[in-house]
Amino acid sequence: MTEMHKILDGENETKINIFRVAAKLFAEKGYNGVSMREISEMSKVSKPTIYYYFGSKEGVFKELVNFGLHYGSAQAKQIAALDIPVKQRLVKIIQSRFRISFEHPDFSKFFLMVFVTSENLPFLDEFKKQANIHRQLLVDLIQEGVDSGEFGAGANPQLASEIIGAVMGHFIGKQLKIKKKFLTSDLAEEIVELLFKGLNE
Amino acid sequence: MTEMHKILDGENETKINIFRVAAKLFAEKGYNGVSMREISEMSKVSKPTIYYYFGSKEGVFKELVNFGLHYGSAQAKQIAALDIPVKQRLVKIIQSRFRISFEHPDFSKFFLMVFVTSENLPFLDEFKKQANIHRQLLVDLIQEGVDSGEFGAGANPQLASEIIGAVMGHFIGKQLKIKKKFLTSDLAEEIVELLFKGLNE
DNA sequence: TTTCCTCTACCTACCGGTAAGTAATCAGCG
DNA sequence: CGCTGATTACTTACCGGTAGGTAGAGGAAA
Repeated sequence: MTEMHKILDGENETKINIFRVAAKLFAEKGYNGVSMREISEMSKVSKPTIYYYFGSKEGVFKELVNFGLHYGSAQAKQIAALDIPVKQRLVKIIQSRFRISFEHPDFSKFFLMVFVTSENLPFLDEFKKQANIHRQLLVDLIQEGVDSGEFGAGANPQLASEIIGAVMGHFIGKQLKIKKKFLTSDLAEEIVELLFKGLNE
Repeated sequence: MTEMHKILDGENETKINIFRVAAKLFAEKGYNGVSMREISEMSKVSKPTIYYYFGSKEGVFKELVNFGLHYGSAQAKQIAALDIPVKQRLVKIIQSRFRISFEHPDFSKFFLMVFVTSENLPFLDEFKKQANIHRQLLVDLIQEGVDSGEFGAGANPQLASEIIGAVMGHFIGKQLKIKKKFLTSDLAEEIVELLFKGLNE
């Protein structure tokens, strides 16, 4: 049983299957690009079965979002609390994200899509709030590095965290588009290294 | 007459209006989230008028993409050819992008959406090819900086250009979501400065 | 017998796209 | 100059098809 199944445990097998299929389809074609008929055909159940479990198309989508919110934030929080240099924690957080995107490409792709198009969907306010809380985690982490003297005093935590977030998102997005694996632990280190040292060195 | 109108010159006023409305709607809701009825109502023409000018929904979208490709690449190429330090050219390219996104938010939003969306539309292969050519411009620029000794020899041009591209996209996307202007020329400098010096300083 | 799950059959609203027609402009000819 | 036939720039009315969603029946398990 995968880690993901643990979270989804207690749920009906049919429901989990619909869940996975929907994640994949939404990730590929966006919310409006996917029809309930499509989901039902690919999960080999009838349309009303999906309505029985999720209530509506929006319901399927929201449940997927909540799952991702729950699944993704736990690990980052854990790493942020470790007693190692901030820089190493940053590397670990990025590595963790890279790993998740490799182990669950469909869900990751879905979630990245939600991130990127969140303004388009009118029912994602709760998601936006959660995403901001999660972003703040990075800001606090870098602030900690500045306060402790690990980073230069001139570093702007707000700006730096946005840059790290953007870069992380970019590489995960790139990985999810191609087949060949390039998102290694080493790359995570290289990225952090480059952001620390800058292009000058 | 704006710069944009110059490019669209020779085109009928009605067509330009449909063009603008479509850009805004597509940017807000994605390709599949917008209907031809919606475009026609907002541009105050009948639906067949849109078909008269663009042939199909896909036609509207593609023409928008081609316009953006043409409009966006010209300035970057010009800047890349200037006889000033690479770092300054990078700043200028980012500033130029910031300015475009400020002057034409609807078109920029549309274009960013096309770049970033995972609503992966089956008719955008040509666009992807063009986008890659454009990406290469940044790689070459940084390579030039490494060759001339302006950047450290250890800098990885491929990685660095991806990071710069990702960060640029992130900030433009952020600006387009909020009303208050924060995408200044100074911020462009600050970003490049941070990427050069790194968090260490 | 009730509860849970899943189905077939169907709804209304809207989709992208088109057929057919028309008002206005314009070029060329007598 | 006035007439004519073509062209441009649109319109109304409609098409077949598909969207999200539902009513209600059937079957299995308890």
